Amino acid sequence: MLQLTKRTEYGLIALTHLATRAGEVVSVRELCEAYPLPKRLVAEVLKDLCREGLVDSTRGASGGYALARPAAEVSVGTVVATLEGHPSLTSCESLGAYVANATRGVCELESNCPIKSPIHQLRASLWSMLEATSLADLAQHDRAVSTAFLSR
Amino acid sequence: MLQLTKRTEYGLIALTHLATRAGEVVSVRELCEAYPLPKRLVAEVLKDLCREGLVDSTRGASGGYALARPAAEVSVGTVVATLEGHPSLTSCESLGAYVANATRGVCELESNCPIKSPIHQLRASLWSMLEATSLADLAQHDRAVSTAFLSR
DNA sequence: CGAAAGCGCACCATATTGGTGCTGTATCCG
DNA sequence: CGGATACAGCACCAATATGGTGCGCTTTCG
Repeated sequence: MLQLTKRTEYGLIALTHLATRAGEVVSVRELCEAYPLPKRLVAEVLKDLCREGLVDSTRGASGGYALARPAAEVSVGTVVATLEGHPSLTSCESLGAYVANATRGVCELESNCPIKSPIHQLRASLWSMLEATSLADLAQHDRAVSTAFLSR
Repeated sequence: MLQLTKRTEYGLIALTHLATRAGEVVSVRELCEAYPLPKRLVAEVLKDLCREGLVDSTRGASGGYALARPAAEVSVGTVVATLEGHPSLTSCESLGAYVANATRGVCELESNCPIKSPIHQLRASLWSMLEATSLADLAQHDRAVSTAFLSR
């Protein structure tokens, strides 16, 4: 499906919340009191984000997480890529682009795939939209976001 | 995952092929000889597209499918929506936008969901990209597609 | 008539997703 | 010191989505 996973959704919500408290250490408990999210899963996601260096963790009582970088420097695309890999719309995209010339795993349709090129364009556009939106944008959610892409 | 399903992928390939043979009736067999696709599944997808009025079917020997409308008038968005529903990135999006005020099924985060608005923007942008790309665009796959969206 | 091709409906194996259990370790505070 | 709080790691599970198949029926061409 053309949809973000819950993990990604929770991750974005958590990171956005962290963005509103830059510098502070926020516990998973606080996050789950602010929004009705499954605590354990959110913790799991934060752990992943920590491993990937997007957040810093502090252990022990009064511990928690904090953004590792300024909110404006973390794009939604980075978060998505971290939590569910690069968006690649079609399978030949992912195989073609990332496995490249490996004997196994190359898109069987290869050069005669009739939709490869335009779909690639769409994917690139989607990706650049995600890249162009930062956590800071999400944080001030009344602001118009990526309006450039809406102007047609 | 932020990815189209195989069904959608096959559907786009099939429709694009049909676009190159406007007016003619093309059998599933021909499609699967042109590209290495699982025949039965492609047939299943074409059936769905037929029910939704995107293609016309002709039964009997020398039967097959043909585009019901000019390729330029069928957007990728329409195909995606037909085969896997509207792209809605987040679950609160889909619940919020389509179930609206129903007692059950409303996004629990509702108004305090911190990422709703910007994600909605992204979704709208994605959607308009899909809408702006037609089967005719896919058919002539060397053409630049939706470059407007790449200009940032 | 018989082969080709679509129609309908059900069914299945696997992968992904969303979520939980449990144990361990670090840190704060009284 | 000792408990309470909170992250770390690992494994596991149920539900759902996905990709794909079986099979018999109907329609049409030659």
